[in-house]
Amino acid sequence: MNELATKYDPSQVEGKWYDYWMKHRLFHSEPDAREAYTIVIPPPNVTGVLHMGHMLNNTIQDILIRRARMQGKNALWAPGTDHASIATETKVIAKLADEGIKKTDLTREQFLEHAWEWTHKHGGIILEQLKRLGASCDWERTAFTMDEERSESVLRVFCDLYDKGLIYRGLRMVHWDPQNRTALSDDEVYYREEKSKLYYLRYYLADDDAPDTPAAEGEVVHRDAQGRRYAVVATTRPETIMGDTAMCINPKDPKNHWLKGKKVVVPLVGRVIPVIEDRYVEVDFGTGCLKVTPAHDVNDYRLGQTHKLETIDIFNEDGTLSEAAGMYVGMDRFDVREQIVKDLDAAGLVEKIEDYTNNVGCSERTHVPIEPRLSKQWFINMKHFAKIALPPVMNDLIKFVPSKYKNTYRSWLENIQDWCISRQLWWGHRIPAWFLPVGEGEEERFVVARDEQEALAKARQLTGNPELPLEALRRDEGALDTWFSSWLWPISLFKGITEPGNEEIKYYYPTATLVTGPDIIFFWVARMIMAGYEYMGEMPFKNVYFTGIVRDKLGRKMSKSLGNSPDPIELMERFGADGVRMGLMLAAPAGNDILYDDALCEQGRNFNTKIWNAFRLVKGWEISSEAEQPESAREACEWFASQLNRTIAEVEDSMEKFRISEALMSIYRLVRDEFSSWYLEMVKPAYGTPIDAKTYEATLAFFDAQLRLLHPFMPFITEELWQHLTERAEGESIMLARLPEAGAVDEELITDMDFIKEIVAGVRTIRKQKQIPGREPLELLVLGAWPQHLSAVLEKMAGLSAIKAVSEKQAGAATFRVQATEFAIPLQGNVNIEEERAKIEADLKHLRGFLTGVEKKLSNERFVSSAPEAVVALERKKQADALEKITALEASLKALG
RNA sequence: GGGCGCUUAGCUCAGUUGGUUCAGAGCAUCUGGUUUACACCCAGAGGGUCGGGGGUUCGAAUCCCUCAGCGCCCACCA
Repeated sequence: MNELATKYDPSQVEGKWYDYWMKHRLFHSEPDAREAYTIVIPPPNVTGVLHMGHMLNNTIQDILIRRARMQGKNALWAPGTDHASIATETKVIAKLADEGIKKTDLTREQFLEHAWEWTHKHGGIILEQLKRLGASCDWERTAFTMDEERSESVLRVFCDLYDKGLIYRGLRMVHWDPQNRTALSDDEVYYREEKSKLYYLRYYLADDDAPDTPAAEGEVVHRDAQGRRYAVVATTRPETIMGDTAMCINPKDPKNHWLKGKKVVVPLVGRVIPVIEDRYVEVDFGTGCLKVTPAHDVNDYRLGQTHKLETIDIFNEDGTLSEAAGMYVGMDRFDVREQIVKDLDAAGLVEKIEDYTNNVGCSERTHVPIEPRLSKQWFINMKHFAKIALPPVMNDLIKFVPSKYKNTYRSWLENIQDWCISRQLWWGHRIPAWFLPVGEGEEERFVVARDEQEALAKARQLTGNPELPLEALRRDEGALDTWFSSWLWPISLFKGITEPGNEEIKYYYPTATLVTGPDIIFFWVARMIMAGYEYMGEMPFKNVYFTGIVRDKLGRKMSKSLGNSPDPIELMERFGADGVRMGLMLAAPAGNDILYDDALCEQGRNFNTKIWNAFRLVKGWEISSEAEQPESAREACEWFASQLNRTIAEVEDSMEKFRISEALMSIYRLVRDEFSSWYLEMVKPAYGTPIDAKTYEATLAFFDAQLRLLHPFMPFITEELWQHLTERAEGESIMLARLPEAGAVDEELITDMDFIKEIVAGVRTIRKQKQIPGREPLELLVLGAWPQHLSAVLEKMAGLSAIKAVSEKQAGAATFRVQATEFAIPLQGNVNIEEERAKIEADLKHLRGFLTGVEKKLSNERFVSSAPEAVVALERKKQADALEKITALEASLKALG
C-alpha cells in the first residue's frame, strides 16, 4: 500500500486517472446483452470554448452516465460538435475581414477552404476541455454535424421530406440579416428596446378638387399655409417611404373619414397611392394613418396581399437602397434615414418628430436590426410535425424536468409557424436543389435530388429534354439552417437515417435523458422530438432535464463584456475538477438559474480534503487480528450500516427525481457528519493501540460503499482512494464497480443513536460551560428512560467513567434533559444554583406554553370529533409527554432547594 | 397585450396527498477550541408571525380569492 500524501492534490491525480480510463477504453460502449443507457451530448459549436454553462450541463450528463454505468447498464455518452452554420460563418467572415478579405471577393470554394481551415484550427478544443472535467464520453464515436455520415443523413431527410410534400419553396416575408445577407428563422430573431423617433410626415391629397371642404364633426383635417389638405402619417422608418404603395386607415375612424376613397402623394417621392381601409389599423396610434410598405414589413405585407397592392422592394441584400427605390440608391438604410429626414424637413413635409421607444428585431448572431424581406426560401410545413410531437410530451411519455416547460412547449406547438430552413450562407449543408434554365418572366423550375446525376435525370424528365446538359443546371447556393442537422442528432449518430434498423440504432435509441438549456427548447428539443417520431416512429429521449443559466453571485448573466465569467480551466486548476463539479452541483436544482460563487467550489474542494483525511486516518491504524471488537465499535458498526443504507435510498430517490443537488447533499452529510464526525470517533482506537480486525474490515467496507456512491459526482478522488482500498488488476476501475444498493434500515436504531448524540452534546455543553477538559472522565446520572443498548458508545463519545440510573433528583449536579429523561453530572461545588434554576424555569415556561396549546386543541370538541383518530391520539400523547416533563422539571427545581 | 412561474432564516433553496418527526438543509454569522485524520478543521449557539390582506377548515407555508414585488416565454401597434 503506497503512502498517502498529507494533503490531497487534484493535479497529481486527475490527469493520471483520465489517461487510465482512456487507455483501458472504459468509456467505450458496444451493443451487448445489457440494458442500454444513452445520452447524446448537445453538440457545442465546433469552434467554441468551454464556458460555465457547458461545465454545468456536462457535469450533469457525466453524473447520469456514470451512475447508469455503475448500475450495470451499458452506458454510452456520445460526443460531438456542431458546425454552427451561421455562427461559424460569422466568425470566419470577421477573421477574413481582419486580413482585408471580403467574402464577396471569394468564390464559394475559396471561402469554404478558409472555413475548414478555421474549423480545423479551433475545432475540438472544447472537447479536450471536457476531458479535464472528467467527462466520460465515448470519444471513439466523436461526430460532427457536417461529417460525411451526418451530411448524408441531412441530404436524405431533405429529399424525403420534399418528396412527402413537407418541404416547399415559397415567396415569403422572412427575417433578413443584412450583415450576413441571409434569411433567418423566426427563432433566430430577438427584440431589443431602442430609443428612436416617431416621424410625422405629410401625405398631401392628390388632385384635391375641393380643398375648401369644411371638416365634418369629429374629423381631423390638416391644411398647410396655402390651404392644401394633407394626411399625417406617423412612422419610425421614414427611409421606407419609397416603398409605400398605399396609405391605410381604419374604416371606423371618424378622424380620417374624409380620406376615404382619396389618393395621397408619398412625400418627396411624389408617387400617388390609394387610401385603403382595414381594421388592422389602430385608431388611437399616431394619427390613425398607416403608411403601407408591403415589401418591408410583415403586417404591411399582409395588407398588401388582401388589398392587392404593388410591392416595391427598395433594399438590396446588404441593406443599401436599390435601384427600385429611385432615390438614395446605394446608401445604407440608416444613413438614408438621417438624410431623408433632413430632405423631408427641408421640403416642409415633416409635421413633427417625437421621441419613441420601440422594439427592434435583431439577428441573434450579428445583432444588427433585421430587415423584413420578401424572398423565396425553403420551408418545412410544421403543422404535421406539431401534431406528432405534442402528445408525447403532454402525457409525460417524454418527461420534462422541471415540468413547467411543458406549457412553453405546448404554446409553441399550438401556434407554430412554418420553419424557414434555407440560409444564404456557404458554411453548412448545401441545399440539394437544382434550378433549370428558364426564360425571362417564366416561373422558376427546380428539382430536388441527392446528387448531380439524379438531379440531371430528374431535370431531363421534367423538361422532356434527354439532351439537357449538366451545365444547364444551377444548384441552389444556399445552405440549411444548422438545426436541420441537429434535429437528427440522436438518430444520425447511430446511422439511423442511412442504415435504418441497424444494430446500433436499435440498441441505443431511444436515448435516456437529454440535458440542455430551456433556451433551445424550440430550436432543438422540439425538433428532435419531431424528427424522432417522423423517422424512428419513437421518441428520441425519455427525459429532458433543463438546466438553468449560470449567473454571477449578483444574479447577472455571465458574459464576456462584463468579464464576470470565470475561466473553467483555471477554476479546475484552483479547486480540482471534483471540487468544481461539486460546487456547481450543490447550487443547481433543475431549471433554476444558479448563482455562481467561488465559495461553492471551495466547499467542494474542502469536501475532497475531508474525505482524503478521513481515509488517511483509517489507513494509519494498526490492525490486530487478536484484539476483540469493543462493544462500542459493535454498536457503531450496526448503527452506521443502517445510516448508510438510509442515505443510499435517499440518493436513489433524489436521482430518480433528477434532484441532483439533493442527492449530493445527502452524501455530503453522510460522509462528513455521520461517518467522519460520529462513526470514526466511535470506532477510533485509543492512542497507541491497534484496531481490531473486524471493525477495521467493516470500516473499509463502509468507506468503499461511500466512495462508490460518490463516484458519479466526484470521479477522480474516488478512483484515487479506491485503488488504495482494493487489490485490483490493471484495467479495473471504480467506475465499473456496482453502485451500493440500499439494504435494511433499522429506523429505531437510528432514532436511538440520535438520542445518544443528544446526550453526548449535552455532556459536551456542560464540559464547555464548566471548562472541564475532554479527557477528564465524568460520571453521568440518569433519571428516566434512554437507549441503554448503546451505552458503550455513549461512554466513549461523552468520555464517561460510569452511567448510573438514579431514582431521585440530585443536588449539586449540572443537569440537562433529552426528551423526558433527565441527565445529571455531579460536580462538587461547581454548580451555580441560580443558573440551573434559570435554565429549568426557562424550560418550564416553554413546556407550559406548549401544553396550553395542546390542551386548547383537545378541548375543542370539533377538533376531537372531526380530526382523524391518529391525529387526536397524537395530541393526547403530546399532552401526556409534556405533563411528564413538567413534573420532572418541577421535581428538579425542588431538588435545587 | 397574452401565457407561465416565483416570493420560506443574512444568501441559495427543500417542504410530495392540509394534521407526528413542520417550520428544515447548506453556506454565511457568533461563541469556544493547538483532543494523537483534517483550521480546507472540531464542538456549540443564534436567526424566519413562511411577501401583504381576506377566505375555506376543528386545523393552512401547504387549498381559494385579492393586492404588491420579481422572473421567464410568446406576440411585436406603424
